[in-house]
Order: sequence, then C-alpha cells, then structure tokens
Amino acid sequence: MSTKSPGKTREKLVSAAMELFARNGFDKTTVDEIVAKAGVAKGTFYLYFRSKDDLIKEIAFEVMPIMAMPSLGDPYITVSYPNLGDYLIQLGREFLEFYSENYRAEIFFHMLSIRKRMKGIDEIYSQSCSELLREGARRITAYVKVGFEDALIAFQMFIASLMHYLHSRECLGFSDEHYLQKVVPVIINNLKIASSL
Amino acid sequence: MSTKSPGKTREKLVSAAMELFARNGFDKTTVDEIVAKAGVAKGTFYLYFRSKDDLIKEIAFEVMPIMAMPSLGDPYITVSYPNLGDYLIQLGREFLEFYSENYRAEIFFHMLSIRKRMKGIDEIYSQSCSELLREGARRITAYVKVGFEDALIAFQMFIASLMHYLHSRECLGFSDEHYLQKVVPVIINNLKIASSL
Amino acid sequence: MSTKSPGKTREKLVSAAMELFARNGFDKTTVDEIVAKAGVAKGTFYLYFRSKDDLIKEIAFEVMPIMAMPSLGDPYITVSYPNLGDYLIQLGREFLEFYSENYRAEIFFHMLSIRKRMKGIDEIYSQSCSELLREGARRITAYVKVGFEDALIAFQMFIASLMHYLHSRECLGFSDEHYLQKVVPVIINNLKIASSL
Amino acid sequence: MSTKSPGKTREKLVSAAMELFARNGFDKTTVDEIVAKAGVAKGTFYLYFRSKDDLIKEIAFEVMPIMAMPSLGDPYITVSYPNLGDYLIQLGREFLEFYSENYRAEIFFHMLSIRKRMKGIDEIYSQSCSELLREGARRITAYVKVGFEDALIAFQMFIASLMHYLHSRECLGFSDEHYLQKVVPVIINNLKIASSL
DNA sequence: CATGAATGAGCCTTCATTCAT
DNA sequence: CATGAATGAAGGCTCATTCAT
Repeated sequence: MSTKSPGKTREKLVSAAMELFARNGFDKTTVDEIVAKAGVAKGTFYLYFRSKDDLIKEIAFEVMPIMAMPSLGDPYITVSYPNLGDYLIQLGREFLEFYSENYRAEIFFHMLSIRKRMKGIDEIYSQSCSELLREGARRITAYVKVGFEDALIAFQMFIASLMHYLHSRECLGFSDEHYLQKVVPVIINNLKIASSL
Repeated sequence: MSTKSPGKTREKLVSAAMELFARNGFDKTTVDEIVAKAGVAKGTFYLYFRSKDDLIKEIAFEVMPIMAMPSLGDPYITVSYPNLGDYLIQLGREFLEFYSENYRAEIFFHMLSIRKRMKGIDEIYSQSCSELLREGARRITAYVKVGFEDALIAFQMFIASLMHYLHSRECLGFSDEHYLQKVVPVIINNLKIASSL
Repeated sequence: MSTKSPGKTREKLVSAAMELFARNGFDKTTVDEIVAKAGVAKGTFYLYFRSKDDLIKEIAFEVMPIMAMPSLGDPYITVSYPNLGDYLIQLGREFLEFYSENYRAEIFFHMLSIRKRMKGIDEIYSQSCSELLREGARRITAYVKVGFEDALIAFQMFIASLMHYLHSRECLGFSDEHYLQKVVPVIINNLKIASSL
Repeated sequence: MSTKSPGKTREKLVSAAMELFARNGFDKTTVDEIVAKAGVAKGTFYLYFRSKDDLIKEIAFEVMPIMAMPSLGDPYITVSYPNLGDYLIQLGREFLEFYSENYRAEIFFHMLSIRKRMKGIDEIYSQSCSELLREGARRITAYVKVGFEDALIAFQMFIASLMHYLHSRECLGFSDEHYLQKVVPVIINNLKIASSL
C-alpha cells in the first residue's frame, strides 16, 4: 500500500470508503459503491489499491484511539496543562470529538472485530494499543509519583471507560461533559491514593 | 419430532454457528459451512431459522455481558459476599471466564460493530446494556451508601475496564487475577470517597 | 390420478390448490401452502397425489370452457330455448358466471400457457376444445340451416369473443349483459345471411 | 462499450430468453440457461437487466397484439387499402405471421396468465389492450359509418377470434388463409347492417 | 391413513477482480 | 492514468419429495 501519489483520486477513494465502511461495514460495502461515491471508474480503484483488503488496512490505522489524542504526543503538554485532571479532561474531549466525527467509532469497532482474521490489522492494533497505553502511563508519571503499573492501570481504565461510553451513551443518559467530569476524578483520586502509599 | 435426542438439531446448528462466527465473523461465515459443521442438510437450517440474520440475533443475545455475570441476578448475593470488593472480584472472574470460552468475546465485538446496521440487534444490545448497568449500580448501592449516579459510573467503569482488557491483555501483560486485584480497588476506593462526602 | 377416496382430505387439497393456483400461478404455489390451507400435514399430500403436476392435471380439466356451459350438453335445450339468440345469451351468461367464480379464468389462462410443456395437459385441452367447438356448431345447425363449417366459425368466434372479454373487460367498459346483447346479434345476423345463400 | 458490434450482448440475451421463455415458461427458465444460450457469463446478465423480472417486462411489451399489427398505425392505410375487407385481411395476416414467429404466442399467453401477479405487466397489458381496441375501432369508423361502440365490438371480436385461433387451430382444421376469408366477412357484414340502420 | 423433520438439487443474485481499449 | 464491460465463483434461500414413526 503505497502512500505516494498526491493526486486527488486516491484521497477521494479513501474518504468515500471511510464513509461507506462506517455506514455499512467492511463486508457489506462494495467496490462499486466506493468508486461510485468517489466518482471514478471501477478499474481505477485497482490502480491505487491491490485489493479491497489493502484499502481496509490503510483505513484501520486512521481510526485507532492513538490518533484520537493528539495531546498525548505533545512534549510541552505539562506546561499547557499543569494539572493532571485538566489534562485528562482535555484528552477525553479530544477522544469524544474524534470519534463523534466521520463515523470513526463504527469503523474502529468493526476493525476490532475482524483483527484476529486479518493479517496486518492485528499487528497494527497491538502496536498502536501498546503505544497508547504506555505513552498515557508515562504522561501520568510526569504528573504524579506513582509506579508505572499503577499508572498503566489508571490510563487503561480511563481509555476503557471512554471507549465503552461510545456505545453505552444512550444507556447512561449523561452528557459528554458531565460524563468526563465524573470519570476523571475517579482516576485522579486513585492515583493520589497510590502515590501517597 | 424424532424420538432420538429431541431438539438436538437446533443446538447443533447454534453451536456450530457460534464457533464459525467467532473464527470468521458473521459475514464471512456461510450457511453452507454451518450446516456442514452441524452435520445436517442445507434445507434443515431453514427449518429452525428464518434466515441467517435470524440466527445471528439469537446468538447475539447469548454473548451479551449480562449473560457473563450470573451472580448479578442472585438475590442472596450480599450474604455470600458480604464484602463489595469480593463481590466485584467474583463478577470479574465470571466475566473473564465467560468470555474466555467459546469465542464469545469475538462474537460480542463483532455484534457491537454491526448493531447499528441490524434492526433488532441494536435493540437487544441497548436493552441488555441498560439492564446490566442499572442492575450493577443497584447492587453497589446495597453495599455502600452512594447516590445512584455515582454507583452507575463506578459500575460502567468496571465493565468498561474488563471489556477493554479482553482486547488489550497482551498490551498490558498482567495475569487475569492480577488485573482484577488492581482494578477492583480503584472502584472500591472511589465509592468510599463518594459515600463519605 | 385416482378419482376414488370420497374422504374430505382430497377435496380439501384440491380446493385449497385451486384458490392458490389462481392467485399465485402453478409454479409460484408451493405444496407447503397447499397443505397449510387444507389443514393437513405435508406428507399427506403425497398420499393423494403422486406429485404436484399430478394435481395440476386434475384441476386443468375442471376449468375448461366446456365445463362452463352445462346447457351445451342438454339434449332438450331446443325446447327450453326455441330461439337461437336466447340460447346463445344463455350460454354466454353461463360462461361469464362460471369464470367469474373461483378464479377459474386465471387458472385456465395459466393452463393454456403451459399446455405445450406438460404432457397430458395438452391432450386434455385439445380434446376438450374440439368437443366444445363441434358440439356448439352441432347445436347451431339444429337451429338454423347452415353448413357445419359456417356454424363452426360462428361458434368459435362466439367463444373467442367471450374468452377475450374475460381479460379485456376493463378496456371495453361494458357491463357483462350489455356485451352479450351486442355480441350475440353479430353471430345471429351472420348465420341468417349464411343460411339464406 | 466495446468497438466490435455494440449492443450485441443485450440483444443476444433477449433473443435467447424469448426462445427459452416460450419453450419452458418464465418460471421454469433459469438465468443460467439464458446466459448459456446467449454465450455470456452469468454476471453479464445483471449488467443489462436488474433482475429476471426486469427482462420479462421488456419482453412482455414486445409480444403484445398491438405490436403484431404495424398497419394499424399507418396514417395512409385507407389509400393502400380502400376496402375495409382487404384491410382486415391484411391485419389478420400480419397478426398470424407475427405470432407464428419466435414463439411469440406462447410468450403472450404466459404473460396473460401472470399479469395479475406482476406489477407492471398488468399495466403494460391494460394500456396496450385499450390502445389496440380503440385504434382498431377508429380505423373502422374511417371506412364505414357506424357508431364507435359498434366498431369497438366488431374489432374486439376480430382480435378475439384471431387470438383464440392461435390455440384452436388444430381443433378447427382450417388453413390460416381460409380462416381469415371466413372471419372477416362476418365482421364486415355486421358493420354493414349496423351502418344501414 | 397421517405426520413433519430432513433432504439436497437448484435458483436468483452479488461482487471482487481482470483486461482490452 | 483511466475506463467499464465481462467474468465466474460463491452465497442465501426455496421447495418438491422422502421416510421413519
């Protein structure tokens, strides 16, 4: 899957596919639909992607949780957010905003369900997940004095809660902001306890 | 109905389907494969299920998280587990054991990813999810004196963490038991803080 | 296709089939539907008919035009109807009444369309059609002094018109009676001309 | 579109289907058979027709009686055929010739029997039948001074007779030409009588 | 006589992929 | 780079018929 060719055609195909995959799932989306939405001919698809699966791999990476939190990679974040609580709130907002757009959540869950069956997808996910959790834990240790394991658990619970919230929103009935204001303190309180031991 | 082993055919079809759905996903599993594994003829499938989707709905219900926690429905549970921490550990064990068998986790995630596209699946999920969270919260309020909303958040985070753990196990590197021993205190500590306010 | 067994079951199957064949056609009607409507088990069908085609043959005979005109076989009809015009009107009324009931017209046209493909049906039709036309012509010669050929043409045109009327009713817009009052004189007038030559 | 013989594929499919439909009926003819006879792959069929029913509708229109009589639409026909009898003979010849080719009669009767069950077919038939009868009647009034209703009845009887003749040929035993020479005078004579009143 | 679970050949339709232009 | 007609394997589903009870 080459990442070259700055032409519009490739982009049009990817964005058309994103939307369709989200709405109908990978298997139920046809190449016909993708090229129709992209406004190109059928054969053109195979000039840019070796197969439909090839395209799926490209898209998979773009909807990973690690892509949802740009602030996680910012090296000067402790300056912008001196308070861990504020930082987590910020990460949470970024996360929810990211997955509220472009049907990314639907695509991510779909990808999650097929990863075991698709060589490449599983690797991308494992690597991306490890990186996310480890980076998150590292950030936490920059704020509070806790062991790496405790930080890892804390961050995993944070991510897990946000991710679950994406498909239990209507079962809970809270607003996004209200939810964040409730979850973040749980994480913070526990890190305080852990650091004081 | 034949005298030898009544109801056997339907069961054979369901269990064959469960295994195949988990391995290959709903869309990639064919009715041909299901009947071959079940050892019956193709037409027989349609004696028991109106369609492939019909079977999917039946299976969907069986892999819902609420099915993973039988202790959640036990009315005398506060007697068996006078301590909330022990109770949550127990629920966690049940959850992890349930999803370690029969490829249930894979099926659940697959279902999660297609629910928006399948009338019926979405309803089953929403109802089941609401019931799970509400029942869990109710249980918690039987142990500690906290508001329902705090209990709800606590239980949602608990479930979310367990669920996320199912697909981040290898990224974390903990044993199941170790993970539970780490997560449950986080929930407990916070409920204590909330109840003391 | 035995015509024995006075039991109700056979009759129930035939009448259920008649109705369904008329509504959905032979090919689109399933044995399942027939037995369901008749209120018997699937296997029972094959106690009375060797196959679905076997049943079709039985039904085919019952919807032939010759069955629609009982007065055609009455040996004393010239006494009841001394006037040919009145007789033809009577035959026309019988014909239209017969085909207005029980979806017989639909079944007849269906049969007509498949006769070339079904051994047996074609024979039944040819024989029945010949008998109808010949008998009709013979009757006419009992009323007016015309050659058999002229009588045959006259009766064929009469039957043809009635049959076409069954599926052009809405295109014409006449009432049944009005139509008969228009068609019969055409036949009569011509027989008069032919007989006077 | 390929440069060699454009539109050929569609035509091949239609003519293959016509032959098969006539021989085996719509329901008993499979898409497999059609594409095999046309010499194309199965998928190709669906490039030209949305479904088998779609093709049926297209063919249905082509076998309507109105398609059998091109002279019915000729505006200068009264010049070519100053005599009504000659004109009707001509129409009759066209009719019989049309239905002797390409199994059109068989297809038409089949269509007639299924029209009530197929949305679209029924509309096509009703409209086509109305147009045929009305146009025929209009023509007649250009030759003889009769009321429209009498002309309509006359033309309906004419068409009906021809149509019935298609499936009663062997029961009558006349040659086509002989039949026409017998039927047309019946129509003519009556129009004369009607016009003289 | 009656039942109905089981069968399996066969049908219509879809769709990823190819290739000549 | 781009096209789109053609392909054919494969899938979901139907239904006439059988047979053990």
